[in-house]
Amino acid sequence: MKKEKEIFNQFLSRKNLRATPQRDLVLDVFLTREDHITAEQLYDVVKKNDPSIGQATIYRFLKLMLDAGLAREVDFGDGVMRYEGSYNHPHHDHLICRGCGKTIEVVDSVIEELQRRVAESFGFELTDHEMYLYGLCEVCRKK
Amino acid sequence: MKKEKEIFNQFLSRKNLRATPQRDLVLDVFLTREDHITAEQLYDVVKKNDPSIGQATIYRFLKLMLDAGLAREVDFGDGVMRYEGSYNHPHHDHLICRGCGKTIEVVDSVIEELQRRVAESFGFELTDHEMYLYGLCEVCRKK
DNA sequence: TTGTTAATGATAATCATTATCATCACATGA
DNA sequence: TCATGTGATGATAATGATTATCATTAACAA
Repeated sequence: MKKEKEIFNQFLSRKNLRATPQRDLVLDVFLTREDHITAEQLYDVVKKNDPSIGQATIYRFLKLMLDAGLAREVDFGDGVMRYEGSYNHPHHDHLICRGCGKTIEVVDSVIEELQRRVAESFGFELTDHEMYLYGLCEVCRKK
Repeated sequence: MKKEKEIFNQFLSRKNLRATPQRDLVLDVFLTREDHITAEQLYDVVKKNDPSIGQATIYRFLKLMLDAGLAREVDFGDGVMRYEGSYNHPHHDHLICRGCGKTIEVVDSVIEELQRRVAESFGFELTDHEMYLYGLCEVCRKK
């Protein structure tokens, strides 16, 4: 069994929540995805395996994943929240092409350190941050 | 007359749009604000001066301001868009307290340069970015 | 097996924002 | 001055993602 499933089940029992076939299925589908996914996209794929599932179950599942620390929200500012697995997938930021929407995960430890320092210089203790770099990828630039 | 009003009126005539008392009033109110403001907050203040104004006019006005380059959108991820004046108010990022919601404008030229480099290293030409630093301010940390 | 209570699916509600549309009022030309 | 074309307005409906509600179903511990 995948480690994430183990953690998720531990999380459920710790919170006195129940393991259900729906949660199992949605988690399976979620784990097949490499990158971020919207609730709707997840719903569409899950429906192929079980057309009787409701989308409320998807949204509830995603909340649980956040709570369990197994997923993160990604907000590209287009009005739809995306979710990405966070197990064995450390923090990173996103580089997004304004042309084709392609996204690349990036991380720069110097930037991270500077962010902490900037926060500290204002008396803040940094808890987290969001950084989205928008630009044009090589392909889109040539058009 | 404030420079922003001059620019806004030039923008209107260039686009064959009309100067109206409503736009005048909303712009006046908008310019009194130092920091960012939501459409609803702007609407509430404007209503005190002219209760007959509709909120659609507020939203339309904000779109025009973006178009004219006189305002920027700020998205703190709480489902409400905020707007800040951009005339004589260069780019900056935001440091937000998770405790009390206080925001501080920050800018770090080294981070900006590194962002450009990160993008370039993936073949991207950086057009813009969003960076939100979340933490706890000095006051909230003591609680 | 049963009883408790969480989970589900359908659907209504929410909330910010956008679209629609009838009416109004600028600005230009006669 | 007045007519006219068209942009602007305000009221309201629509949208779209997400959340709440609720009757019914199903885990799971005893």
